[in-house]
Amino acid sequence: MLDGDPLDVAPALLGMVLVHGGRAGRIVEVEAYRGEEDPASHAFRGRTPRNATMFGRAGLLYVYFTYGMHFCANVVCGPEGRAGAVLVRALEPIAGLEAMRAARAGRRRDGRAPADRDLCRGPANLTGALGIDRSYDGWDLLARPSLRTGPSLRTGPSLRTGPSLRTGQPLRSGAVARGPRIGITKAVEAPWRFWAEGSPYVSGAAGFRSASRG
DNA sequence: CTTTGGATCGTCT
DNA sequence: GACGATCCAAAGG
Repeated sequence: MLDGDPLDVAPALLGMVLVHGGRAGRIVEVEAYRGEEDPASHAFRGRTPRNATMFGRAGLLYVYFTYGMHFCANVVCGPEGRAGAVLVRALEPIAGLEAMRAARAGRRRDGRAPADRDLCRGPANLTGALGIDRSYDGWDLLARPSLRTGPSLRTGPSLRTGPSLRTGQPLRSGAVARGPRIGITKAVEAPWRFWAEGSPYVSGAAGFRSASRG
């Protein structure tokens, strides 16, 4: 399932559910990063301490820190030894909304939570809402039970709960939209971003931010 | 509504 | 020493 080309895995992740800390969201927007073949990928120049998780087995969580203050979460794709990952860019919140609001509110100047539609809209916003940070880099999203050892690569084993991925209602292929990735400066033309057509929880121009409907 | 600039620091050159 | 797989708020139309 996840053990394939990120370009194939990305649309298949739409509709799956990311769970952590009593909070959960349905994946509605993703981007594929194809490792050493992809100039926009962290792994384009080969393995480094930061991107080591991208070379791990399919189903691991790759979390990186950026812009001095944000974390972004990726699902690693197989095969092991080959870098590849799918960046999760937006979720439709489905559980633990109150905890999400509190987490998001704490990081804003006015201390107020954003609208529910914006809770998990954007790659750094969704990690903030769910409470996912770099201490979960290398975590196994598929292992059961939810209590397990990890993360393995950076901080050493510890016993605690962590993020997991659950199957959800898959999207009809006709309901999947596709276009260029966001926020990159290399390979800007590759249409490797996928999202749930019409979803108000999607970031970027395809979202309904401007067309603000109730 | 759109545009612009500041925040803030790990990572790689 | 430069630059992000970003977000937010203030300023401008």
